[in-house]
Amino acid sequence: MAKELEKNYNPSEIEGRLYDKWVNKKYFHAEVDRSKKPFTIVMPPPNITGQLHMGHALDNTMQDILIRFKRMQGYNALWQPGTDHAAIATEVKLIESLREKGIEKEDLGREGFLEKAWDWKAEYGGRIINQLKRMGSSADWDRERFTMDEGNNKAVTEVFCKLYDKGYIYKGSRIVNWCPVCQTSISDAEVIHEEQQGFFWHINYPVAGEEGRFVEIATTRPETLLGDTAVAVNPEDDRYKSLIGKTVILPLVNKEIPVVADSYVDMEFGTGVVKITPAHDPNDFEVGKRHNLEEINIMNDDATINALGGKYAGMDRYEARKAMVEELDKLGLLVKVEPHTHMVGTHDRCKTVVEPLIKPQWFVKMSEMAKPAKEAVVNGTLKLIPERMDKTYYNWLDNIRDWCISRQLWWGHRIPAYYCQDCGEVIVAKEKPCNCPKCNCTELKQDEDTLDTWFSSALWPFSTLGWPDKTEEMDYFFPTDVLVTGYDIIFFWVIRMVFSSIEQTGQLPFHTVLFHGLVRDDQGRKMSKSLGNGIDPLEVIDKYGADALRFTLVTGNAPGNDMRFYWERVEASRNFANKIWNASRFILMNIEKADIGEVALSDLTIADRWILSKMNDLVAEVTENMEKYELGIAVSKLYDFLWEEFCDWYIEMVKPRLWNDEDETKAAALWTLKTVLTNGLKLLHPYMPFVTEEIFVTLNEAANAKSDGKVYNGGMSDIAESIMISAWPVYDEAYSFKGDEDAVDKIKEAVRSIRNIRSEMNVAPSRKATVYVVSPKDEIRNIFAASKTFFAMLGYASDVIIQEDKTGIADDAVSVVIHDAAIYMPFAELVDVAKELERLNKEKNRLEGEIKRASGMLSNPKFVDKAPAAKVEEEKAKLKKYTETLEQVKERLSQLGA
RNA sequence: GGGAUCUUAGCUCAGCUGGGAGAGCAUCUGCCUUACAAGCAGAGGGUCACAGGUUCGAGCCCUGUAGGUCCCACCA
Repeated sequence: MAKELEKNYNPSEIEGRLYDKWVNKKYFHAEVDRSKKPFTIVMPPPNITGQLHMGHALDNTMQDILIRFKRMQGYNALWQPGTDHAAIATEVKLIESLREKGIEKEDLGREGFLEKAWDWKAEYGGRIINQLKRMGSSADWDRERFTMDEGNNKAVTEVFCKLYDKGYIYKGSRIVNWCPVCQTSISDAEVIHEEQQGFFWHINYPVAGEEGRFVEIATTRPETLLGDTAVAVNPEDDRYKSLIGKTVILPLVNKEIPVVADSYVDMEFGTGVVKITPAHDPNDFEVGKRHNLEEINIMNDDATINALGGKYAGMDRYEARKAMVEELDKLGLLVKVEPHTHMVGTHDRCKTVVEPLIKPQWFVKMSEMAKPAKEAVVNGTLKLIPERMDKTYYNWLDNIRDWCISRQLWWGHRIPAYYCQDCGEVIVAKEKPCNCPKCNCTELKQDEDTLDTWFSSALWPFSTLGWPDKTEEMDYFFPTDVLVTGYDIIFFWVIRMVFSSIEQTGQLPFHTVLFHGLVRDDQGRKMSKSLGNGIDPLEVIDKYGADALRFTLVTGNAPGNDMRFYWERVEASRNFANKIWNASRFILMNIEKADIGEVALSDLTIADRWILSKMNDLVAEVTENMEKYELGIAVSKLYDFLWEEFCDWYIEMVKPRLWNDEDETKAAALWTLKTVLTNGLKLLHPYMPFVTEEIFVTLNEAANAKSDGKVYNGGMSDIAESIMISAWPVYDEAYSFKGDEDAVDKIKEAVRSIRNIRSEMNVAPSRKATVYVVSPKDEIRNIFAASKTFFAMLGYASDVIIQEDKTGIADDAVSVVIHDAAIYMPFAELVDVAKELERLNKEKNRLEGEIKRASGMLSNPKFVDKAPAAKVEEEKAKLKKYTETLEQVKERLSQLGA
């Protein structure tokens, strides 16, 4: 005896139980199995400090859909999960939390701090994983990895050493983006350019030896004046040609600096004279190199002015700015101050304005590795979805600069470089050497810096599979298949994985990247902590269930587009789950009460063949859409089919057969219900894993005892202990019944017309009447006569009479004309001839319009010549149908005396 | 400055390679019909931003215009 389903679907009771079952049964686990084809997705590792947000929810839902789909298709599906140490994010958070306890990072020392970091990881690292599990994610948790676990450390060191040996990693003193708050260098990708309101300060620099002569410069950062080592003009600029080669007096510092000529200077902008501060501006740095200018760093790491700043030493950069501007004003050198909006680089983590500084840092040379990475997309071996991402990808690679990978942080992979304390030799090696190969000294110190967190993430698709060791997993599951991620990390992560994988393994890390957009709030704003507008996915799950959340996130949205989150949409998704639940309840209740036994194709009715045929097409379409990663399109087709065709039409049609034990087609109806439901559940399972599993198991328990267990496609058994390991349905030509589809369409058309008219005429549902179907054509009458379907749809019909002509039907009966048939309902006292005429005339006008359109097209020789033959035929058929229907309408009009 | 993208029903969005405008929500009208009121049946509502062009045919392709969003970029 199968258990009964509750009246409403209650996800909270079910989800945990089913998830535990799946985990215990090891359904998520994949082992190398050369008899099966692998399908692999590597999960973008969430930060250990992170909490599940809508972005994760969307990302993981899409991956889970794909992995469940492929698993059911018979692939050996591996979804490789793990977490990211998130160097800077974790370190900053940890520092904050320590500070609350009055502890500074330095108090603990490197070892002590790292200990705390690992404690932190132990405490929070599991949290996000547990949250992902609540989404229903079927990742192989047995294979969970961490970017700083032993294997990943090995991969990182391996790659660093190889790139160093090849000359692709080098250390250099260059101008880098420095975050004064986080106290570390950051990469270009981590700098966000924000428009800010600032000022343009115009300052006069006196020309040396020419009393009363000045050059006017304009700057947005007057405090950097302390580090000026030249002023520059454009060599073509007639205004300033006479200055070139002279010197000017740097105000406040009273130092002579040269006037140099450099084409970098834009004559049109500002005053046409630029102060050059090589140590604090990337452009000036380049100019400085060209003219051999001194680089004077005037700032400390926290962006206060250093000892070189004289009386400004110790001031914060903005304090100094203010003080210096005041001083210049006093000296009469401040010409004017203009408001000026400009772009300012800020750190993406803390929003602090980045200070360009010259620092010795480690870089990855990008010019060579960028080439094959670009080529992969150009030649189509790497496919980006949506395609428009290609341009973004090219643009980044075409303009790529060397990647600054060293960070002045403790939490991360320490750079495997060692410095000889004696001779200064740099040794890069996997293991700390015992002595210096140059001077044999044993005093070797490891570089203090750690690596950019993305350096290890870049290796994730292969490091998680055991690389650099030659593992079975690497050989079998790699390259992975598809990467699912947000477009916001294409530069940080996607591109770096691509070039790293090509360089290290000689293969692409995946063949497809499926991008999704951002989940925004209901006003289209980014969800953020500071706005407090974030919606917690766990709250949504608690209220409506994981299936509803998943469904909401992938419905009605095109790849790569942002979407807005509405509670109403979740509710609609929950309603859909409930709809499926209740349809299943209905079917189960009926299966409980009867035997299905053996059902042959010949036992099926028109309605059965119709829904099976529709189902069959749906299988093909949904599968194709999913293969093309069109998840939203696939699921909306499923939704429409299950709700409208299956629930609203088929189930309603079939009810009288189920309620009548004498009906010889009852078993066929039950078999069809079970079959369509089972296949529908399977198609829906990747999207709504929980509700489909619960029903599937219950249904199988019931149906097992009641039927032969055959399902339509290829006789494959649908009796399985879990839907997630059952077989994905396949299209089967034997279940294509186009003729029956047409027949049912005819019935639906008639039913809709009758309902429409009754509603229009305000006929109370309780009011029964005889319905006459009149058609001169045998096959049409047969369609209506042969199936009780038609009856079923008309609970309010006291009788249905099908006949060849109008005999015995009152002239003034309410009527509706459909192609090839007319339907009459005698409602003597309700009939309003004027209204009836109005309706018929409206219909006549509509048909005449259609005929005009179709005949217009067909009489155009260019259309007939150039349009595809099928299209022309289609129009001809329509024209015929409309013309015939119009005749019927006209006839009816004349009956009414019009 | 370069690039991408959007503009479709009151709202939020679909609309795949060009072949008679769709969904959800909202609104209006009836229904507690023995799976579901988290439901059923019906209805209203759109010059597909604007202007040209290509085509037998354009929401879809091309050009331009207007407005919005986003990304990239070293104009001090």
